[in-house]
Amino acid sequence: MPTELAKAYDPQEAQKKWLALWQERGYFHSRPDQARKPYTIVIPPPNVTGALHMGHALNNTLQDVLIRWRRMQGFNAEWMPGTDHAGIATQAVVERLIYQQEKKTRRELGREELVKRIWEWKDKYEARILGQLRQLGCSCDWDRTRFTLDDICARAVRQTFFNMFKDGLIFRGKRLVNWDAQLQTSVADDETYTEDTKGFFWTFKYPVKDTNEFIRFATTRPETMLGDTAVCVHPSDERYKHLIGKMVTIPLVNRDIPIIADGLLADPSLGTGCVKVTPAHDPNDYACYQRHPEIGIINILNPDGTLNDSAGKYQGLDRYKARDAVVADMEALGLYEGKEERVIPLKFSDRSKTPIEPYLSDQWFVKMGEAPSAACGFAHAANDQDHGSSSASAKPQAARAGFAQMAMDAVTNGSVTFFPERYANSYLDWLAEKRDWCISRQLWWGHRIPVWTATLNIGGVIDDKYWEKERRLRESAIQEIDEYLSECGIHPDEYSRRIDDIGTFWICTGTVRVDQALNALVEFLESEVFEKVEPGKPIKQALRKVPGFEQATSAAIRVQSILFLRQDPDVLDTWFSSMLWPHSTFGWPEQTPELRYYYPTSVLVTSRDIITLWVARMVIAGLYNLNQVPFHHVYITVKLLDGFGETMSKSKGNGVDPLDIIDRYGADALRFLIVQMSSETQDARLPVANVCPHCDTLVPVKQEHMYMRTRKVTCPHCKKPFRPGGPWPTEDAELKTAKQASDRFEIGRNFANKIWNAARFLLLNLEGYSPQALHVEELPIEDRWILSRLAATTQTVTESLEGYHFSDVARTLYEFVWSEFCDWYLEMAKGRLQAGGDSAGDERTLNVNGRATTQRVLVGVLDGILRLVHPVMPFVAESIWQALNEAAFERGLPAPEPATESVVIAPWPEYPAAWKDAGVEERIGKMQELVRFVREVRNRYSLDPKNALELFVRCPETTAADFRALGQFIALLAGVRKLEAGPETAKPPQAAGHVTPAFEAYVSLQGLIDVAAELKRLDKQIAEKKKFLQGIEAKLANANFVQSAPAEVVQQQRDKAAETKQQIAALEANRKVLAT
RNA sequence: GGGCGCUUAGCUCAGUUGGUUAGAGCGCGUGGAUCACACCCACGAGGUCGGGGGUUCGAGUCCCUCAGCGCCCA
Repeated sequence: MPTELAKAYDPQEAQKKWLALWQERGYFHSRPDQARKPYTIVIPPPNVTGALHMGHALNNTLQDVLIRWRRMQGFNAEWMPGTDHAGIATQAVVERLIYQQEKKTRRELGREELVKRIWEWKDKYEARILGQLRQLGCSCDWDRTRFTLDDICARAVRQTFFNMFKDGLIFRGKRLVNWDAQLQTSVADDETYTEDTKGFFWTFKYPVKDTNEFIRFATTRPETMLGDTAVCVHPSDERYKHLIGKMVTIPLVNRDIPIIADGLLADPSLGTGCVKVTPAHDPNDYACYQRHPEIGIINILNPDGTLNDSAGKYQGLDRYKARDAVVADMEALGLYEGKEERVIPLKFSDRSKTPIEPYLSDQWFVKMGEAPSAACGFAHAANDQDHGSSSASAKPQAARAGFAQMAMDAVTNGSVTFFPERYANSYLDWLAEKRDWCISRQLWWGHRIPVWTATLNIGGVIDDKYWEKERRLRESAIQEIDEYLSECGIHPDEYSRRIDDIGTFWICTGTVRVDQALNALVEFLESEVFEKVEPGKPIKQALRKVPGFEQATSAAIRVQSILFLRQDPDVLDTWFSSMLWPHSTFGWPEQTPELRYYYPTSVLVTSRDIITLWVARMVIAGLYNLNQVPFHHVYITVKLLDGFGETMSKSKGNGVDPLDIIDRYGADALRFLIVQMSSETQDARLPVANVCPHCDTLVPVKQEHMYMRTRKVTCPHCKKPFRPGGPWPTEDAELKTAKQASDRFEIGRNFANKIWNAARFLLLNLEGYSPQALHVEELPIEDRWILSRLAATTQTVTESLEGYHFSDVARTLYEFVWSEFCDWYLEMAKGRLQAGGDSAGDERTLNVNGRATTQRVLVGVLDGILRLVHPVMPFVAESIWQALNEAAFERGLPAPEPATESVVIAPWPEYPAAWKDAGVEERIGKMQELVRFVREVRNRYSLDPKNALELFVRCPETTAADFRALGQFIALLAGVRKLEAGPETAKPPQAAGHVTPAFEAYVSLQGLIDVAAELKRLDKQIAEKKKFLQGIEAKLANANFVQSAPAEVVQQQRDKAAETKQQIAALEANRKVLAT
């Protein structure tokens, strides 16, 4: 029994139903299976700070399209889902929330409690985000869901860090970092933004010692004067040449600093040509210091932005208060020369929105440029014997090249390919700088750095014996740590030690067990020993007072007696765990079956702004840990912008929430539009509208609405006021706030409904359907035409997917389903469905023009459409697939087969290339042109649709035969009651005509025609044709053209000219008949 | 400052290696409750392809230049 579908597609119902079914059947779960080829994608893990936005929807839709398509192609498709802990972003959000609700800072709350609260937050938002991905239809392998901070990922992070530490690729360094004084952490360059800010340019002067001269300089940050270690001029600057080498005194701290020459720092054409040098608080000055290390470096800031004891009497003052004080004091000393207002590009922290301070601090870095020392190599990769022969050659190369180089090589040698390829440039350019990567973050939320620091605790003055003492202490410390850990049952391979030249001692812990042992040690000492330490006395003395100490044999106590041991409080940059994602999720460093089978992954789908931050680092980590790139392809998505070309964002109030769109238009609609917008350009615009909360009208968002600049908008339809969407902090009781949407999504909704209705029509006409193989060559022309189109469409869609041309996929499907299948083929099929002739089962009287054949072709084509559409619009495809399974379980082209129980696991279609038939397409094309002509005439003369017309076509006999064969369709589609076609067909006296290269057609308009209007139209057409002919003739008269252009192009033009002349003649003849 | 994009109909976008008279959807106009669909059907109007220069028999397409917009890196 045919299933009757509802009159319109209901996306909500479909989503609910099929999500549950797919999940229950486990279609998305994958297991390693050596008999099948894997196709693997790891999700770029969304971070747990918030909800899914359009960027996620876009990115994940495309991944789902690929995964669903490859699954249908028979690949063992694995889409690994998960979320990212997003260190600073998440901590900042939760800290802000706790402060709002409880007025407590993180320090008041304590590390443990804060981390606990963030985990609670994470659990909530992870569930929300994963749920939203499901709503979108993402066919992820949910059973494998990972989190960048879970135990599996943590193990990979620890192992990688440990290996890099051992290999000398991680080092401790003093660097200028972007310091966020509010959050008290360093932030990465990409976590800052620069904004033009109003400020001042102050001019001061210093007296030059042993002269009567002053040297003048300007600054935007007067307080940094306290940290100046030099004054710098250009070496060729005549004004100052005689002063180079002399000293000046900073009066406020009474410090003498030299005047130096540095051609890179000082620009003689700017201001006074002289600049102050503050190495610890300015990147350019720091670079200068590296060229002139003798000037020294002085840090004047505390982590909280107040001044430290290097600032003398300004100690403790906030940096901005100190700025005022410094200016005032310099003025009092007569050394202040004035200030001017100026717009300064100022760096802000993206997290706290406060100005960044360049700040000198100790951080951990990963070496990007240098290769690791030859001694260590990449030995730990050697246990990876399952990853092909490439490892043998990759290893020494990587070892020589260093991280940046090996990541560059992966792209230049083709192991990793970017789509679109131009994005390889950003990747290569960035890596070429080989800048070391600062991986420590002064945060509590993240992977704790697995390094313990021990500082020598000599407890005496530094005298001549100091170094000798230190040497001995160092040796014994190393020995005693080893002994203690050995007593705890820990193998020396589980940790790695390093000592720097000023006596700091590091232990990198390769396993959690080592941390536990060291923690136990510290805990014991804190409770049993440190309490008894008297201030100012060496710990060793205090230890003597601990009962039983003298007898204690524990090496632990001896170790701590000379060391102050503590774990580095910092955590790792989130990207350090993200870069391992393609292999940590499969269990590395364990050699799991999953890792062996799914790695390397097939493609990474991501956005261009993290090509450097993430993509490059994943390549590095993959090569380092496994000697294999993490993915073969990188597809960079477009960026969605609003209708004005601006980035969508919450703070602007121009964003669209994908869940609102799913509610309003359905997930299929959202997905279709996303696929359609995914072209090769770098961005795509989506005009956004406010949805009137009273009448549901879409009111376009204007720029003046953004950033909460407009509080009230009046709906042009219902005239009621509402508040446009925006980052409003509170609800407004009187003014409802609009949700946002975009009418663009109607395209997808309408398309889903169109497919639905085509299927509905078909199902209403399947009475008596019987599956049977079709012989294409026996089918009538309209069937061969739709099969030709189906074969071509399938090929185009497949090739477009292979090349990541998503937009072409959408366009090709839309065009085929709507214009070809629905507008033409279904209309033609209607007549045949009414006909009898070949009722089911009677093969001998089979009439290919009859109902049964038509049903088979229709069902077969629809079956193909559903498969092709499924990766893009899975819900509507599944809805119809299920209905079709009830009505026509055995179907398909050319021979029917039992259908799969779900379209999700249906094979991807592939049709014989021979079905593509240019001749058939051309012949149907002529019929379409003929039909369109009649329709146009009917419209032009406002003829009643019920008034059937008489049509005369003069054309070669072969064309005439086609038209006669298609006569019933022409009659139906054009509203024609009489059709005459042939080489000798006469023009009716009063007629509207249409002249094409293939035929001349006339619709008799006896008594209906407006002769004057028709003449005018003919004149216009003749003029157009003549102009066109002139163009061609000019071309052909050009000797250059005839000689240089390819012969076929010249011939083409000659044919064209002849045709056009003929057409003009026909039109003129027609005009003559009309005029008389 | 360096790099990468973009500029085609009112809007959002297609437009292959240069080769018929530059296309689609939305919007607009006209007509249409026809037994799949008004989330529809039919037809139409609408473009000197950002400006200028060049290469070529021929340029929306290639080159140069200018302008505007956007992104990335300094």
